[in-house]
Amino acid sequence: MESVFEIIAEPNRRAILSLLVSSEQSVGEIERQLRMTQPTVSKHLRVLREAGFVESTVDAQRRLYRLKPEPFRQLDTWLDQFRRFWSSHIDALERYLDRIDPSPPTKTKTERRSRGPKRERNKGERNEN
Amino acid sequence: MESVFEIIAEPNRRAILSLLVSSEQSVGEIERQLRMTQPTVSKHLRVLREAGFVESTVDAQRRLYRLKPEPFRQLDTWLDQFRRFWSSHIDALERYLDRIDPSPPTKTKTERRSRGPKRERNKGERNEN
DNA sequence: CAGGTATATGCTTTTCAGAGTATATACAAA
DNA sequence: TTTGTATATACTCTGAAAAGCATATACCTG
Repeated sequence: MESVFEIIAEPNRRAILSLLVSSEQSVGEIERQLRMTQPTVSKHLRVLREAGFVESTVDAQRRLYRLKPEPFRQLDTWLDQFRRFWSSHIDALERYLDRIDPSPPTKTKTERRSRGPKRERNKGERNEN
Repeated sequence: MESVFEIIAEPNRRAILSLLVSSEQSVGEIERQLRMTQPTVSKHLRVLREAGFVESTVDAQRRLYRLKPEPFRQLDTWLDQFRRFWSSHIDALERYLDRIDPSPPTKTKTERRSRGPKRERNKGERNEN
């Protein structure tokens, strides 16, 4: 297990990451909020740390864990190649702008469609399983 | 295995997805390009199809597979909560613009920052069939 | 029809990640 | 020191996923 993808495949690890978005947390705090056993938390934190998702500092007996950015960038970079499939570039730009400044949408609502790959009219068209 | 995260945790599946970015492909074409055995390809395609990453149409004896956008959107949405950790929003916008049109950077350098994810706008969306 | 091609699926084996339990280590407080 | 707290780690067990191999299914061509 080494790829960032495998790291975030585990639900508990994703929960931990989401929890750390708000602020750094100790193992015990994570343990209580997510209701996992202490060894389980520590193990997942180890995996996350070795993968570069988190780092920790010592505070007496506790360890405070916080997020690190690199792996998230990697994920985003991987996603780049697919972006044109879930919305046109313009759409993505709009979504992006909404994210940074949610103001009344510009009426750039021009019907946009069939932007994807133009495959030839399917013949059998049976999707089936 | 049901979450989109588990689906893309498998390297061969990611390879298939990347391959389908260029255009739809038949099982045999994927098999040859990625040098995997045919059953392996079919099995991974099944997983990808059931998870909504791809869809297929019939062309005589072959099946043509192509990407579907939804799961990628989900991944992107999940990443949203972490975006503020790997770059400022402005940086992200610049990177985005470079991606769609790598021309001399506009000096849109207005400082904008710490403006948490808002989003959750496009719901009906649904471009592409 | 027979034979060839393309793909899906069933079965088996192997590997490995995750959880549980117990224990080790480190620090703190009395 | 002794005791309590916080965290890490070792060991074992279990389940599930991936691959290989064989085979079934579907369609095409002669």
